[in-house]
Amino acid sequence: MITRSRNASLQSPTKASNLETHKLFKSRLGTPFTVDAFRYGGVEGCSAYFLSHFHYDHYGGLSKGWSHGPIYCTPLTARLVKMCLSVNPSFVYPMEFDTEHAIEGVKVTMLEANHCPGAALIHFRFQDGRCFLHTGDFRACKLMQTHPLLTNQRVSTLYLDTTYCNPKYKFPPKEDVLSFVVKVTRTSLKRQPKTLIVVGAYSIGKECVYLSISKALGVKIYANASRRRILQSYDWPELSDNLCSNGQDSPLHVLPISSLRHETLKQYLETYTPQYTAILAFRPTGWTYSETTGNHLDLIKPAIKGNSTIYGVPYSEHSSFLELREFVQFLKPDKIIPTVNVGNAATRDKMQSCFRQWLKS
DNA sequence: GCGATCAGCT
DNA sequence: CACAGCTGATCGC
Repeated sequence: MITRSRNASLQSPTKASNLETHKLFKSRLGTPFTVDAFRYGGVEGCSAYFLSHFHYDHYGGLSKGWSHGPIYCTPLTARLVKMCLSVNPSFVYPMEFDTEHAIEGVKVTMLEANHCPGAALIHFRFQDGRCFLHTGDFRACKLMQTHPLLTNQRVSTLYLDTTYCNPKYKFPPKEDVLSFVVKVTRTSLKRQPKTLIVVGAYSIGKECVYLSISKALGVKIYANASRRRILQSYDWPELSDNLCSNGQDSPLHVLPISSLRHETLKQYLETYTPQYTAILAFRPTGWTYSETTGNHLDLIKPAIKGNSTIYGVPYSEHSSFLELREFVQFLKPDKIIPTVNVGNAATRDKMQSCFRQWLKS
């Protein structure tokens, strides 16, 4: 099995041969599968391409002219692939969650990854009985430990999202961060009722941050047309029923995370004068970690410049170090292949010794 | 002229 | 750092 690496150097043509360092798995039928490996054009001999979720660093290389082979993904990811990338629908094969599909003699199942909408863990059971689990990107949680496919049979190889595989990465449960965001919003509005609330987001992911504020305040969510088109494709009524298409109609706006800078926000605020006179923005990311704030949300200090306030909040859609450890100790795989932070040999070694420590019996 | 990709950046 | 992109330049049709 080939798995994509997030190492930027892999994108460089001069280092494309790094592809060879990845494991190429052949089933009994001699058919290699790949996961999130679209940026190499077609992979020689590959007959099934899997896509774990719809983020650029995973689907990169997929575009209108794709004809290298069938793409298997969840129904939501399939809609986005067709809608946003104009991939020929005849190449796209949606697979419902928790439903086993036989693909060239291999039984494949998509499991909820607790990452962005449509994201899947991909479980492969080969004809010789061996199981592989590819996590794509995921945030490990207790519910995963109850899934029949993960409790009843051993996993021989785990392809693991190791984004935060370092003890320094700590962050609270998502729910705690959502409560904090709602609390800060309420306090700000009490002090300054004419505050425009902004949540930063990439294309997909972090929806619960603005949905929580929307519910708590009873206000709609404003997003521009291109984002609304994507959000409306989710089949998530709670979300789509609360969108609005005019910025004046709600004090809650979703903006690209790249626009969460004081200068940009103040400009944005000016387009809503005199309706709003201050702006409060949340930047949700797992990188908002620190020894002190890791478990103490109330210690988070916003960046304030005049009437613009920006809170970095540790809302993560990847596993923390401790969540990763718990998942691996639960699964007890024979072998672990990290898929993130693999560009550096020292980091790779560190992760492997970490895994050995975790699985020491 | 346009979509796709790349280097550089955050 | 790099979450998951974005911007502007360049390439290929």
